[in-house]
Amino acid sequence: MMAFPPCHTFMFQNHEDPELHLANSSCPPQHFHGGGMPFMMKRSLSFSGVENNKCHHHDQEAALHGGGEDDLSDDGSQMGEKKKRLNLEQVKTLEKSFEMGNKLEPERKMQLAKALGLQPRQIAIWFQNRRARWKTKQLEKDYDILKKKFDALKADNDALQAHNKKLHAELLALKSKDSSNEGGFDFKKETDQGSWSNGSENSSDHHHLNLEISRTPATTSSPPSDSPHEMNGKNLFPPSSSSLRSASTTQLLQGSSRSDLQCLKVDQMIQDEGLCSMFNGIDQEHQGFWPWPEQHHFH
DNA sequence: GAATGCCATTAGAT
DNA sequence: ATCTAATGGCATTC
Repeated sequence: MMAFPPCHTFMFQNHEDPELHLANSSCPPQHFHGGGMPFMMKRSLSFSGVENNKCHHHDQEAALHGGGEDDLSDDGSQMGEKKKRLNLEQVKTLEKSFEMGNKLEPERKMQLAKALGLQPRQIAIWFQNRRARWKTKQLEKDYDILKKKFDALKADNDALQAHNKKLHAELLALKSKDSSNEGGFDFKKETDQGSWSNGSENSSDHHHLNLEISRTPATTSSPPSDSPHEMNGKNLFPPSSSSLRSASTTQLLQGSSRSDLQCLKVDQMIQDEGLCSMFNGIDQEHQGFWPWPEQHHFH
């Protein structure tokens, strides 16, 4: 459990916080939530206090802990008009707490509320919004990574198709040549040269792309330049591109350089599912959305 | 049914 | 324009 800053009272929250005055220099401290109900949203509530009690399902506790406060400022105007941002210290503490666990237990909520001079409701809201922010950021990251992987895979696929086409043309040429010479067809020759079938032994010819490569597990994390995984110096199957199916998304996104993922069978993956379904599978694997386990702790 | 979470959205602050 | 505190609706859990 972390050490919380010295407690303020609800009634006098932040009055002694220099940063608050800095951040809210245009607003007198007594207007900073007034230590009572959070400001009222214009659109949703009146200030009668009647609606206040049920403005949201979370608000019972706000009514409990701060509900006794006046909703009107000194001059009787609606003091809830101004929305106050949390000061630096409050945010820091909340961030720290969030790192310890993104879900807010009632006890922690109360502690934070007391320590920071905020309503428990505000703490809950902050955590909720923080979780949403985290998720958005994470999704952006995931998207970027997946897009890169997809682009790489697509480039590989294009290269393979081009080469396949080329080999096909070669084969046809040989076929026609053979048939015109002998009237027959040498199947052995076809097998040896048209390596898109199952012939994986003729690896001595590095100019030919061995399409069996993905059925042959790579044993090193960084294939040498004469590896069958490469064509014209280009790595056909970068480590990250082959890990999409078997690895969880977290693994996929975090451990793209793991050598043990390199031996996954991309060709089978593509044949079996196609890229679309490959990415569709992510949702199921993304069930545990948060990177931290059950308690949702970062560390 | 109360508590809480997520989501979409609003609206004030910067 | 962006960030973020806050609302309201709906879903889930106990």
